[in-house]
Amino acid sequence: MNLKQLAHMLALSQTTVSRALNGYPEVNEETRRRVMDAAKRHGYRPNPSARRLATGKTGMIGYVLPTGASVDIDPHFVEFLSGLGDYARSHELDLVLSPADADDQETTYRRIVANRQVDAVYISSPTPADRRVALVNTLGIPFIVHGRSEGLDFDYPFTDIDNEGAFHEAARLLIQLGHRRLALINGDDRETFAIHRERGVRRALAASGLELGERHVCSVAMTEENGYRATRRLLEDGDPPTAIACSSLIMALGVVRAVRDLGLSIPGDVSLIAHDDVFPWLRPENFSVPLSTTRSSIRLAGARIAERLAARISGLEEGARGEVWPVDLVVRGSVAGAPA
Amino acid sequence: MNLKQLAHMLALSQTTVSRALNGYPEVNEETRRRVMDAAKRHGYRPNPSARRLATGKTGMIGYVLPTGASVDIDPHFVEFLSGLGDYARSHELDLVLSPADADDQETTYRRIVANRQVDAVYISSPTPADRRVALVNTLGIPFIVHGRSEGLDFDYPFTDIDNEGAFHEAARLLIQLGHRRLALINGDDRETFAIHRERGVRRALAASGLELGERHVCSVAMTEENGYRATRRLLEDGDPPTAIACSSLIMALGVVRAVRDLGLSIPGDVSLIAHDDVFPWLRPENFSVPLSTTRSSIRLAGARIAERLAARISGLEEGARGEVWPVDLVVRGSVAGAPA
DNA sequence: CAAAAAAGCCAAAGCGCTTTGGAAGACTCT
DNA sequence: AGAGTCTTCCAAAGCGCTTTGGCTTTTTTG
Repeated sequence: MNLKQLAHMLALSQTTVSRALNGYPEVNEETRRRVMDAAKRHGYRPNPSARRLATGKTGMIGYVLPTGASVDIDPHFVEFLSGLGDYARSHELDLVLSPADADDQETTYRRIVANRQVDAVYISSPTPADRRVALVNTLGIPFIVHGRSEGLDFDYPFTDIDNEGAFHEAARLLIQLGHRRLALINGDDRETFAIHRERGVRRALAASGLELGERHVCSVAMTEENGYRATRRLLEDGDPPTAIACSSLIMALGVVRAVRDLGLSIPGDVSLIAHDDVFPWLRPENFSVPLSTTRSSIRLAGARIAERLAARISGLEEGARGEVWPVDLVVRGSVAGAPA
Repeated sequence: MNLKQLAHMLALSQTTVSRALNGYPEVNEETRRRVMDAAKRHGYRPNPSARRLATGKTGMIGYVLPTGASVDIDPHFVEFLSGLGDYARSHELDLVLSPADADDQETTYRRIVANRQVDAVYISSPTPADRRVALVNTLGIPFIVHGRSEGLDFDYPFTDIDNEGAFHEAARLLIQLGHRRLALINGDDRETFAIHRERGVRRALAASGLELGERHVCSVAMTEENGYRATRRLLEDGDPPTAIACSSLIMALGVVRAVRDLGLSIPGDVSLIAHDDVFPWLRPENFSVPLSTTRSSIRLAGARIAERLAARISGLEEGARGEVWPVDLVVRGSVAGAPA
C-alpha cells in the first residue's frame, strides 16, 4: 500500500494525502480525519527510502564505532545504549552503528554525512581538542558530545558529568579522614574524563598542601587486570598510599584482589573509592567490603543524549549549550580513617 | 556530484555510467575504465537513499534491541558487537539497532521488514520455539540466529556453540575428580543456551548414575549479585555441593565472594568451573584462584555472523545450515579432587 | 558477402515520497 | 456586484539512482 494507492482510494491527490498525514495546515480538518482514518485502517506506512530521498531525513541517529582487532569496545557502551534505546524507541528513532577503523574514523564521518545516512550523530569518549568534534562541527550535522573536549576554538553542545567535582569530593573526604598519601588509578589519560578526574584529586590535595605523587597516579585501560597490577605496584612500592581513588568498578575488582593478595585489608590498610557508572550486573554495595563510589548513571546519560539529539533534529534545540551533571558521592564501608 | 553530472561530464548516458560502476557486462572495458577513473577522481559516491529506493538494498544489517526500564542489555552484547563491527567495517556494512519494547518486538520486526530498512537481521539469545525466528522466517528476510531455538517446525540458519558439550565435559571432569554433588548456577532457563548447559551437566551425571539435585540448580539473570546469592543458598543448605558449574564469569565473581564470606576455599572446599565468553576486561586466569573455564569467544561469533549475513545478502549462502562450534575446556586452579 | 548475432550505448520509465506553483471555490469587504 | 482574500485541493516536478526495451554499430558466420 503506497501513497498513490491510498490517494486513489480516497479520491484525493497524493499531495493532499501527504499533507494531511504530515500535519500541514492547508488541509480541511475533516479531510484530514478521513485520510488519517483510512491510513490507519489500511496500515499505510510511508516508505522511508522514498521519504529519505525526498526530504533527506532518515529518522536515524549515527554513531561511528571504532573497531579493529586490538580495539575493545567499552562495556560502558552497552549501558549507554540501553538508555539511548529507551528514549529512541518512544520516538521511532533507530540507531546506526558505522564501524570504522579506529585509526581513521574521519573517512567514516565524512561518508555518513555526505551520504546523509543519519540525521544526527553523537560522539563519546572525547579527547582534548578532539578531531572528531571539530570535523563534525564543520560538516554541519547536528551532534551532541557525550563528555567534553577541551581546547577547541568553538563551542559545541555536550552532556557530561562533573568528573572533576566528583573526584575532588572523593579526595577531600579521604583527606578529611586523615589520609595524606592518595593514589589515583585512572582510565586512559588521553581522554578528557580521566584528565578531569586527576585534576579533581590534585585540587583537593593542593587545598591541604598535599600533592599527588608521580608514582601515585597511573592511567590504564579499565580492566580488572590493570586494576590489580596498578595496585600491586602502588602498595609494594616504598611509599605506599593509604587511600586509592579508582576510575571504574571493573578496575576496583582488581584493586580488591591485589589488596587481599598482599595480606592487607580494606579499609584497615587502604581506603578505596571508585567511580560507579551503575551497571546492573556489578554493584558496589556487593563488594566483599561495600565500596564507596562516585555514582552517575551512564544509562540516564544515554537517554538524555537521545533526547537532545531528537530535539536538535527537529529544530527544538539550537546553540552550543553544554550541560554538566553533578555526581553523587556514596559512602560505604571501603573508606576509613588513615592507619596510624 | 551525482550520476547525472558525472554522465554529462563523460559525455555518456546515466545508464552506461551506472552499469560501468556496478560491473555489468554490457559495457566496453575501456569505457568502464574511463568511468571508474573519473568517478574516483571526482569522489563520486552514489547516493544511498536513491539507490535504496531503486533497488531495495540498503547495505545495512538490522538488530532489534529489546529495551525498557527493567530490561538490561547484556554486557556480552558489546563483545559480540566488536566482532560484528570488525567484519562489517571491511565490507562497508552498517548495523542498525532498532529499539523495541521488550514485550512487543514483533511490531518492530514487521516494520523493518515492511519498510525494507535492512538487508538482513540477526537474532540473539533465542528461546525454545522462539517467535522471532518464526516471524522472521515467514517474513522472508535473510537472517542468522546467534544460538539456537528448538521445537520449530522448520530449519533455519544459525551459528551456535556447543553449550551442551561444554558443560558435559566440565561436569565429567568434576565427576572424574570424585565429586558427587554438583551444582549448576545457570542463566535464565527460558533461553536455549541455559537449557543446553543444564542438559550437558545432567547427561554427565547420569552416565555415572548421579543426578542434579533439584535444589542444586538455579537459573537467574547473570549478575554478580545473583551468583553470590545462589552460592550462599547452595552452600548453606543441608546438602551442599562440592563443585559448581557456573554460566558466566560475572556470576563467578559472586560465587567466589560467597565462598570466601562463608570461610570456605576454592578449590579446597568447592571446585568451580565457569563459562568464559572472553571479555578483555575480566579474565579467568586473574581470579584470586585462577578459574577453570569453558571458553568460547563471543567476539569471533560476532564476526562469523556478520560474514554469514553478508554472504546471504549477496546470495552466496543459502539454505538453513546450522553450525555448532566446539568449546574449549581450560583447566586452571579452581578445580581439585572432592574433599574427603 | 549478406544475414545473423553480439557488443555497446541510450532514452525514458520507474522507485514512492515531498513540495512548488497554481487554480477553483467560498468568504469578506466596500 | 466586483475586487480581494482565504481555504482547500491538485498536477507535476523533482530527489538520484537502476533497469527495461530498443537502437546502432561492429563482429561473426554459413
